[in-house]
Amino acid sequence: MEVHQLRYFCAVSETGSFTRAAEREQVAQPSLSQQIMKLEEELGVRLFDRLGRTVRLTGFGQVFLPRARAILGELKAAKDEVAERQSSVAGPVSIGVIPTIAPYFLPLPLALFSRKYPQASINVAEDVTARLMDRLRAGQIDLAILAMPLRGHDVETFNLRTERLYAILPRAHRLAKKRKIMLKELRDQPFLLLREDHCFRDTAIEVCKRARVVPKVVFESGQFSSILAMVGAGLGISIVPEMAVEQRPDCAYVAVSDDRASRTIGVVTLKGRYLSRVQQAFLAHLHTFSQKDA
Amino acid sequence: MEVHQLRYFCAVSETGSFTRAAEREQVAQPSLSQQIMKLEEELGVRLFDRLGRTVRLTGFGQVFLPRARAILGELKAAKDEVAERQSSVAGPVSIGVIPTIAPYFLPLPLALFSRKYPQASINVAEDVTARLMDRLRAGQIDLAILAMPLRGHDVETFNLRTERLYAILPRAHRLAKKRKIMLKELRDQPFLLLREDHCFRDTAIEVCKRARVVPKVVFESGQFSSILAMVGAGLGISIVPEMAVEQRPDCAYVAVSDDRASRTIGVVTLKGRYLSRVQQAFLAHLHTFSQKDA
DNA sequence: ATTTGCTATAAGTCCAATATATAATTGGAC
DNA sequence: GTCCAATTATATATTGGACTTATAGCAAAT
Repeated sequence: MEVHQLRYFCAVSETGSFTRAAEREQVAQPSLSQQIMKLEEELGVRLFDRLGRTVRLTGFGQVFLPRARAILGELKAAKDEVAERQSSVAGPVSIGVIPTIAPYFLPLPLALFSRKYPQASINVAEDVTARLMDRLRAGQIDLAILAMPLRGHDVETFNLRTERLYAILPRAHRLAKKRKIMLKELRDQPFLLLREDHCFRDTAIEVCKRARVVPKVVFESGQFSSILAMVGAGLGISIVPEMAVEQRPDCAYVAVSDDRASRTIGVVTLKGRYLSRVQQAFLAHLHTFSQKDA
Repeated sequence: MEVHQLRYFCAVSETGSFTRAAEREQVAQPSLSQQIMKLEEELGVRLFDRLGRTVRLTGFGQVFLPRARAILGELKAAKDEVAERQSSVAGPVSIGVIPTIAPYFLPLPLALFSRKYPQASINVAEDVTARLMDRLRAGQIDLAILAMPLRGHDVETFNLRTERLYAILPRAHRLAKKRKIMLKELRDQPFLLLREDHCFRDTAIEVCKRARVVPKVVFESGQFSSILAMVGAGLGISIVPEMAVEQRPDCAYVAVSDDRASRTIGVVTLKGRYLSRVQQAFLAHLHTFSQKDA
């Protein structure tokens, strides 16, 4: 049973004539006759009574007609729904962001995008890099905003920006008044760092290592705000990226002046993954937030 | 958009692989790939993400899949419904019968048929010949039981039976005691006949004409029972077919012995009209009620 | 690096839908 | 009844599209 056979069948039913149906369907009349006969053969019944001048539906034809119409209608509806989703920037976008970026970077882009495309609905999953990558590969999220660089050949990335790092010290710390600081100056300080699965912990340890510093970790947490509070309480010091800097009465921030003491964040998508128009639009939107030095 | 493309699409969705889908659909894998691509081209979106080893539905694919499944299901349902109607002797049969046959002939065949095929539903339209023929040609009824012969090249007929005619006389009539009667003996009697659109009126007048009798009509009605009552009341005489003979205290029936003084009834169908299995079964059932002399 | 498993591409085959021409049938006009 | 116009069916040829086989390309596994 073929789609054009259903079309022809409906056309004959509606015009009451093979000839007129053929005209309407832009096909030669014999071809249409044959297709109808083929359909009748497959169904095993006659669909029309050929009564000389006029053609009329048989009982089977009457039963079959509404179903044929419904099927053609649903074919069109299926096509239309896809076209609708394609043409309008609407529908869901699922993104993943690591906790050390989410609260600092995301609010503005998210608000602007929602204002620009009210039909779009953005879903944010905050999690650590490893799990976000799993979800990306599983198709649960469409893109992720992570710290660069990223290993993996099955993904495509672009950078958003590179930030300086800042040392956080208790306001009363002897180094708290400096405008710049070298990591080696922090060699013997007690460190407060993020937990192991947070990639910024790795970043921090990496830059320390380059400065020949092995941090002595006295506290671990899943979020910067806890660490800041502890630093403020004098428990030790820490390192944060620029976007996490927030003025607190009990903490002082000093820019780390080591070469390459920075964090780069970027956007990851799965290579070969098809993105809908909203998803593409959101990706393009993120592009506008990338800075030259990134 | 073609049916096999939908089948292939569903197969890939369900197997998660072009290769396995091709095996399931009994087709070479490149062919299946091409058909999917063609479908994607027509829809203007990608339906699958080809991620090396695995294939996964895109958002559009997820939207399209249930619709594709529904369409395939409805195709099958449409086909099944027709097959169901074809294989079972069930469904509607519309027949037409003239009033001078309906109450006498029809009850038995109808009852037997309904007992044999409980699924069948028979609809009877009682009307005069001309209007029944219109309805037959309009496809509103499937067959008609009428008086033969019938002019018309667009119909097919077969005879059911031929009946003798009977004269009805008031019980007190001077001819009421005879066992046979010739029409010419009724020459001067007042006649009660059916109304003009009833074909048995024509039959009665025709046989009278052959006997050189021109009936003097004093009463006309649409049904025999009225005529019988009037005859019983002594208003005049009439002629009825054998099947309309019913014993009444006030009437006498005398067989008309003229040659060719008879009525033949038969079944009419529209030439070229397709009959469903029930309709054919009812036609065959009527055949079993035809008598040799018909 | 090599192999394995999968999809895409290329080239050629074959069937089925189509077109043209014509026959057969019917309905209406004369 | 015969002829003409209208309509569907049949015959034959053409063509387009789905199919096959073979192979390339590519990612993942070993």
